[in-house]
Amino acid sequence: MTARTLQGFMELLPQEQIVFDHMKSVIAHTYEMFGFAPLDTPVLELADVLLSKSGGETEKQIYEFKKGDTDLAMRFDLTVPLAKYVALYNNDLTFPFKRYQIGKVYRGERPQKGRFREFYQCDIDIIDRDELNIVYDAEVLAVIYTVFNKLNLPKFKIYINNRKLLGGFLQSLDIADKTVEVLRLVDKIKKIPEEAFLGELSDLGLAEDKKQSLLKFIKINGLNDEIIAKLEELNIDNDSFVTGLAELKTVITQAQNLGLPAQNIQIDLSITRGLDYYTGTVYETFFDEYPQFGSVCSGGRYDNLSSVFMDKKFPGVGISIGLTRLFDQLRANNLLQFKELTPSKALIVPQDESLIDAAVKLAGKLRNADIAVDVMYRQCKFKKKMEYANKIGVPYLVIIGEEEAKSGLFACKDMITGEQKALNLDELIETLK
RNA sequence: GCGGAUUUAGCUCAGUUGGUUAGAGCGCUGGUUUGUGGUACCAGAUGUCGUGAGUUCGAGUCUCAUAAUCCGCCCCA
Repeated sequence: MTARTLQGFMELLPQEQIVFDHMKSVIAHTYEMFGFAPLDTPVLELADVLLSKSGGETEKQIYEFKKGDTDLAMRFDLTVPLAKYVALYNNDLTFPFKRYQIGKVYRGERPQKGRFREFYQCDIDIIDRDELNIVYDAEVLAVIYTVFNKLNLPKFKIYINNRKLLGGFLQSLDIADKTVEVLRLVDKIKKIPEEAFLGELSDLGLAEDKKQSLLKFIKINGLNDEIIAKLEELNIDNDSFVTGLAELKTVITQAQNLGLPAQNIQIDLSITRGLDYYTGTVYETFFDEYPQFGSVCSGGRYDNLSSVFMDKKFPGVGISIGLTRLFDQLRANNLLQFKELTPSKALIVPQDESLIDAAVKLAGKLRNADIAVDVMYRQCKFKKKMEYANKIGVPYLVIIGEEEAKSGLFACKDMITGEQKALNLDELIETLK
């Protein structure tokens, strides 16, 4: 039997896992800073529940199987489980309901660069009954900004748009019936040449003048305020457009009030998102110097979370960070530093068998003082012990030898500077704190 | 679902028009006098050359089949 891991499933070495987990905890902590409460739902659900909402693409990619007579499926994202959860517990939840969920999701698609069959999504959503204030859309922007800022990653930009704008614009052109197809095409504009884009619009049956006005519309650019001014100048008399513009304006204004730097937030009228359940604000996040990573955090506003499960209306806004992809791309581009192999602050090294007792006692005391320590019990040449300490990247070495046993002091060596001091217990705890 | 490529040591790869004991770097193990490392130097181990068949006196190298992996498209994080 040969040991191997399924394709599309990521496994990490300890020093990588430490960095991965660190990123995960920064994300979780940031989410909590904005008042989101944790939620965990099962990886497996009834197939009917998971497939209730979705179209053909999900059905093709979802892992589905039978156990006995029950049709089961593995969750494809965290949004459908959230919808189920809200439908199930809405009488016990307090709205606006803010939850975050960090968990693995499963998609049985062809693995490729940055595409996994099992990957972490880190979601936040704010759900309210009937109506959800638009300022939450700006808060979501602040969450995205704060997370990426704290993760200490390359320069990034959050691109924002409002689907009502393009929807209203298409209505004003009298081609609203083509909205879904046009949105999908607009979403691809950055990937395909302009002629191909126009060609595909022709295939949809759009007249020349309409194609040109659409192209002109999505190419409107400039600073956020300039774009808003240009949109206002268009003077389009359409309810959806007017609402969308007002919402976008509010989000931008509130983002400024929240203190988000202008250079990290950019209105882009060609951002539409492929998923058709978004109805208002949409977000995508890219690294300025690594556009090939794709969007590392996306989301948007939707009118109704749980329509398939219940009659009541629950509008919401949320985003998802694809942590597995993000980590994988950063690692592939050498943008992460892997140093420690251990969470320990110090490695205690008894010089020989007779000093193990002293080492065990010291380990106990240090751990009681809330200091993570490890002990090298394996007896070998001192040089080997040093090598081990080096490899696991532990910051301090505490040596227990005959001299130390006699004096009652501990030799504490800083592995980076090489500096070594004889310390008593209190001084040692102070140093390692 | 459609298309393209790759497969040689633990990892990354080299291997000339088929020719005898298949190589490098990194990593690994040991050593440079046995209480002081990360650098340097020395020595060493490791391969059914993805699998199966064929052509040939002879195949890592050519042909066919098959599998695995990777990369695009679609869709998405």
